Amino acid sequence: MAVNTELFKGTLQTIILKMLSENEKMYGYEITQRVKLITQGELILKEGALYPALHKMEAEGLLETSTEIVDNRLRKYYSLSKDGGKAVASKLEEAKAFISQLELLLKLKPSY
Amino acid sequence: MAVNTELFKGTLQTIILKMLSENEKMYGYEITQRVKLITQGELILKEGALYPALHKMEAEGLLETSTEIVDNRLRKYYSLSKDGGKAVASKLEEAKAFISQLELLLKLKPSY
DNA sequence: TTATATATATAAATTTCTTATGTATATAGG
DNA sequence: CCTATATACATAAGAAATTTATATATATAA
Repeated sequence: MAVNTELFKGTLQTIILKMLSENEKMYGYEITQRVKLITQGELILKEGALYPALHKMEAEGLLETSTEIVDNRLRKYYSLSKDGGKAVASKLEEAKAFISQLELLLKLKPSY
Repeated sequence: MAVNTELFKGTLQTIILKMLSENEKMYGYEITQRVKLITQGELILKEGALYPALHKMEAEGLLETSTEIVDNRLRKYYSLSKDGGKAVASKLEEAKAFISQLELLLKLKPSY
């Protein structure tokens, strides 16, 4: 993941969980396109990063899958499992705390 | 680095550069203590992460070193090289962009 | 027919970090 | 005196996440 930065390491699971909390189900390619769209092309989520992450999260019980054939091509849809749904909030809290601490360390926020 | 998160991967170099841009020179142990202080103990910068990072940055020409003996113990001070000084601003811009994009993806900021 | 988009997958290599260990001095407390 | 903790640096082994490269296959636009 990333164009020009190595900063996004560790954030991928959280991004996937958040997206799936807002969408009933999504397939891998769709997620890559959504990331591209939202970040206006700044961030390219590579397949080599995404698919192993999805597989791992499924193995961990955070995601569930269902396959469909659309236009004669396979689509593997992912959705949140019960555990995955429970994990969303805490992962987002962690991300918020992470951003706050990073802003503190880099003094990106004015401290009045 | 980190208590409870793997999120800080990739941010260490930027944190070091920023700290050294605000301090003429710092030594490794001092940096770990500063991080602990600023984040109120939330973040523990491990020696196993810090020292290799410092060595790498020195090898890359971003940092320069000088050693002193204080209280009969060795201190290896690091300071920004010319290249290191030039890298600070761009690394901070990258970090800002990273935070913005992450906030967009996780919808952490309200979008009016 | 050729390039691009759609769609998934995995192996090899790289990077970064954690965990563990090693060395050595100083100091506070019992 | 002895022991734990703090100060101070360093590195090796292993784990985890990502990049790069490759593979397969269909659809579509030029």
